[in-house]
Formats: sequence, C-alpha cells, structure tokens
Amino acid sequence: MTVREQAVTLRQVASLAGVSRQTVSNVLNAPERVDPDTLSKVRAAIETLGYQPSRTARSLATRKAGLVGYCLARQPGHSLFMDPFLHAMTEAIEASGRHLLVFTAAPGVDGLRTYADLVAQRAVDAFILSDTVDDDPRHPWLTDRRVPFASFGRTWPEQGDEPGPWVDVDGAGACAELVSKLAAAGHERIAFVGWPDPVGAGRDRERGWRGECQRLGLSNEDCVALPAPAGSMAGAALAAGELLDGRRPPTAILAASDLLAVGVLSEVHRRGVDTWVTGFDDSVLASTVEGGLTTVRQPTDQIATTLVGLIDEARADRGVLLAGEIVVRGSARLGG
Amino acid sequence: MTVREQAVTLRQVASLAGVSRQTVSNVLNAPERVDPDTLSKVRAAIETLGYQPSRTARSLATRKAGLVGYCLARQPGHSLFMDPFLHAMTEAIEASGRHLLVFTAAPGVDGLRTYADLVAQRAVDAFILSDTVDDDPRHPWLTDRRVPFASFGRTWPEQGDEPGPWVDVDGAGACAELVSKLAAAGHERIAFVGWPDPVGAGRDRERGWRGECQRLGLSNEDCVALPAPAGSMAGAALAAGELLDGRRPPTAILAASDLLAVGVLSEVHRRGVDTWVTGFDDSVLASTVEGGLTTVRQPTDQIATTLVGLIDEARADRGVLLAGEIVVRGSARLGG
DNA sequence: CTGAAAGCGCTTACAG
DNA sequence: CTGAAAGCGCTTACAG
Repeated sequence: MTVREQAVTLRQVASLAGVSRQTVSNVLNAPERVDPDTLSKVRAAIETLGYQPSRTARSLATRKAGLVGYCLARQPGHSLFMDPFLHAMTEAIEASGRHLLVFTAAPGVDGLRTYADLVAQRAVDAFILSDTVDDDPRHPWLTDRRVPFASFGRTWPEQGDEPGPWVDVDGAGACAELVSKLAAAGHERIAFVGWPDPVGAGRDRERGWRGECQRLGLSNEDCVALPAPAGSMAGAALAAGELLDGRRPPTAILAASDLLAVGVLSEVHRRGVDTWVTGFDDSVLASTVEGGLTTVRQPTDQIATTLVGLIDEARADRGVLLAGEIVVRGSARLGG
Repeated sequence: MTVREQAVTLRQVASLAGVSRQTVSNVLNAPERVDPDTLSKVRAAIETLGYQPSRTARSLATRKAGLVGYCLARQPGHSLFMDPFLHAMTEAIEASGRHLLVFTAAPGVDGLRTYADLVAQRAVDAFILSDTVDDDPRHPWLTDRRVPFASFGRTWPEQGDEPGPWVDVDGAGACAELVSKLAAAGHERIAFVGWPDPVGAGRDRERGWRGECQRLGLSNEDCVALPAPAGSMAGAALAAGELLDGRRPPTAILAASDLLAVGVLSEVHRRGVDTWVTGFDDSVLASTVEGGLTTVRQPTDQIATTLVGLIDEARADRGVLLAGEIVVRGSARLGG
C-alpha cells in the first residue's frame, strides 16, 4: 500500500491562524457570523495550507454521506442512451455538492438487498433510479423506508399513483407528434416496430403512435404494430420485412428505439424501398446510420437537474413530464 | 428533507449482546481472536438488529474512504466500449469491498484540479484512469503525490517508462493477427482506416497492421493507411471511398474502431464490392451491422479485475498487456 | 464574535 | 479472550 503524505487538518489551520478549531469550522460553514478580520486571517491560513475539510469527518458529524447511489443496469445496446445520461447525472449531482456512487445489483426483488446494504451502511443519502420496470419494487421499498430518491422513468403502477418522485420523457407525446408530421407529409400507412413484452416506456411510445393514428382517422389495417423478436436489430429487420410484405405495406415505420430503427432501416435499404423510418433516443446510432436517422432526443441535462432537485424536496408526490425533441435527418425528411 | 429512522449502531449491538463495543468491533474485524461463545452471541445480536457498520465512521477511524474515483470522459460514440467497461469496473471494485465514485473533470491539465480536490478531501483512496492520452498529465501527477492508481491504457511517454501501473489490450498484436488471417484467406491488398492524429491506442493498432503487412512482404502501395476525417463514421466512409477509387483498391480494410468500420462498411455496401472489413471493440455496433462485423473483443472483465489488483500493490512499475480476441462475423469470414 | 465541550460511530493499540 | 481509553477530523449547540 502506497504511503500518502499526511493531509492537512482543521487543527493545523486553527493553529496557524491563531484561533480555535471551532472558529475555522465557522469560517467554512457560517462565515456570516465571524468577524471580517478573523475571517480573512483564517482564510489566508486555509489558502497557504491548501486545506480542504475531510469528507468523511464531515459526513460523520453531519450524518450525511454526501453521496447519491445509482445502479448501473446491465443491458447491452441500452448503454447508447444511458451513458450520456450518466454523464449528465454526474454533473448535476456534482453541481449540488455531492458525488455519485455507482453500484451494480441483481435485477428485480433480489437487487433490493444491495439497496438495503447501502442504506444500512449509510453509504449514500439518496438514490437515483433508472431502468425502471412496471411496478418496479424499488420505488415502494424506498418510499416505505423513507429513503430519498428520484426516478428517471415511471413505474406505471397497476393502481394508484407513482410511488415517489419521478421525471420522464413524454414518449407518447413525441410519437404522436411524429405520426402527425408523417401524416402531414402525406403518409397514411404508418407502422410501429416495438419490443416484445414492452416495458413502460415502450408501451407509452406505442400508445402515442396508436392514439394519433386513430385521431387522424387512419385505418387500423394500415397502422399495425409488430414486435421485433428478441428486441434486437436483426429482429427489427425481420419485423420490417413482414410489414413490407403485407398487402398494404407501410410508407413509414416508427421504431421504439434507435437500435430497432437501424434494424428496420437495413431492411428498407435492402429492398430499396422509400419507406420513412424514425427512431428514439438520438443515440450515436442515429448519426451513424447512412443518411442519418430521424429520431427523438431526450433532454438529458434537464432530466438530470430535475432529478437532483426532486431528491432534495420533501414532497414525494411530484412527477415531471418533459417533452422529447424531434431531430430530423435523412431517414424521414419531416417538415417543421 | 425526508426523515429517516435512526440507524442501528455498534453500541446497540453491544448492549443487546451484553458485551463491550470493542468486542463487537472485534467480532467484525478480528473474529479469530474472540471466544466462540461470545462470537455467536454477538452475531445473533447483529442478526436480530440487522446491524451493519457505518461506512463513514469506519472510514474516519481507518483513514480509508473505501471509495475509488473514476472520471467519466465525455466522448460521444466512445461510450460504446466504455459503458461495458464501467460496468465491469464497478463489479470488480465491489468484489474488493469498495465502491466506485464517478466524477467529471475538464480535459487535460485543468482536470487535475478535480483530482486534487478529491485527494485533499480524502474522498477516494485511489483512482482508476481510462481514456488516457499520450503523455497524460494525470499519471505523473498522481505518482508524484503517491496517490494509488491504475491506468487502463498506456500513456506512451516520449521517454522513460510508463508512470505507474497500467493494463492495456495489445492492439498491435490483435491487428497483426487480423492481417495474418486476412493474408491466409488470400488477401494481398489490406488497407487501414484510422483516426486523424491518432492517440496512443490508435497508433498502436496501426503499427500492428503495418508491421504484419511488412513482415508478410506485402507491397507498401497495396497497404495504405488513411485517416477518417473528423474520426466520424461519415469520414470513414469517405476514406473507404478514396481507397476503393485507387488504382489498386484494397480487398480488405482494417478499421481502428467499430464505429469507423461501420462507416467503411456502408461505403462497401453502397458500391456492392466484396471488400472485407474489420473493426475493433466488439461493441453493440458490431452485431448491429447487417451481416455482423468481424472485430476484436477486449477482455473487459479481465481488464477490470487486473486494474483493481494493481491499485492495491505497492509496486508502481507493473504493466499488464492483455490479448484481444478476434470475433468473426459476416464482414470478414476469417478462418481459425 | 469566539472558544470549551460533547458527540458523530467506528477502530486501534494496550492493559488486564 | 475482553474492556477502558484514546483518537479519527469534523460539526453542533451553548456558554461566555
């Protein structure tokens, strides 16, 4: 184990400045109630020594870890959106004077054990939740124990309200808007390729698509939804093939994610048809694809800062729905 | 601020078990030197109370934060590989009884400030470094201050040895192997598409490609390297176009990353030629691309556990070079 | 405005 | 094998 030089402590600052340790602490935590002269004297000492209070000592005294926990989900491909989100989340937490502690946990109820340990050890003050699932067990568990948290994504409970504060992007709204613009561009047969057994967000997006198709009076036969087997790109290509083989092939296909959209697009390219395709997330894939993928950007920074704000509020019943932003590229040349 | 129920402390365990607090501490930290009867008595108390020691209190006493710092780089697309790496890293750190604290920092020398703060506040015991650049300032800075760290990636110093322990994947070796297999499959004109102003890893990969081409006696004119403008997919497609427009177009193209490979591949598809293409990283993109992308998998878990091991060792002069694994898919049907 | 006292919840030698 | 003492480096009321 490497030897580290002794760190500077409050005691040394006090002795250098010729004041008590308590006064140094006041300079740090309540400068308004210390004499201006003392203040500058102490601050000079802090400066020369390069003093910074020990996080752990402070934590022990204040009973706040200064850390927020965030569980990394293991979902390949999925990282496409979550990595930028994590970055934004980290910055937002830092802006609040805390740091983010990341951890891994088993999926579902088993994973609660990890949350319980973190709470029991007082390793974190709160949690940020993402990758929420329907009736996610974490939310009520944390609420019951009065552990502060904020969720990115709703849990779509069978009954009752969302258990705890949440932020989400209005997937239904964004997909409805896509349909509306597609229709304005002359499309009448608009299909949807989603996940098999769609989770909350997937269902929400599909709901928005279907709702707008109906509102516009498009025929049900012309607006069909198909799941992409395995939720994979290849699966999406298969689904697209099936749609295009139909008697009334769609002229536009909404995909529930960029990854699925790329699968759909590859099938469209293969056939050389002019079907318009849209994705969701504005991940690297969207700019990666030949011609570019029209997609929905999630306001990452805004999501992150809103989440951090919700953590610190007493009210556990707040939910914030943010709008997604349609980003137009080559795969669907949507107008204003 | 939400009210949290009072956590269980060592004191309560001691009183329930009818022993001193010190003995409870011994049960936790040196069970071998406590009487078996006392042991089970105390353990029973721990069990009933669901006691877990406070991380901060323990940290203060042991002078170890129990946290390892890791800086999230902001590089779009790049997340393709780094997200799985972060997950593996988190698990490896957890296996060692610590947690990962993630943070953001300005690039280059300015970012050192953030490292300095974390050290001054004793918020972390060590750092894991990634996204290393040539002559990365962080490594010597940490070494000088005797802050333990381990680096994923070399810093390729102008002179002297690597400053501090590192783990890296042998990019040169993997690319040489690709060339060798390509040649065995009959290819004689093997080009390379890399980054403009390649960083250490990019140069390393290119070096491996060139070395093997020369070793096999392939003509220099047939083995040309071209940078992808902007390091983008579109840039890679341009570079591929230029290569294919040459008088002696390559029959195989190595790309320095999956992202570049996808760009190359799109151009190859567009022209309908049968040029073989390989990537690097085995990211989601590799399975995303039509037909699949032949690429090099980095042994993520092994990298992570090796890094954690290096953190805890006193010797600062160790380096570990791991082999990449060639994953064959449709874009280059390489044999055994 | 400033300092002496107590305490946050542990661990680390050190007596017994 | 077990416990009393001291200490980790802060903050929080509370006197003065």
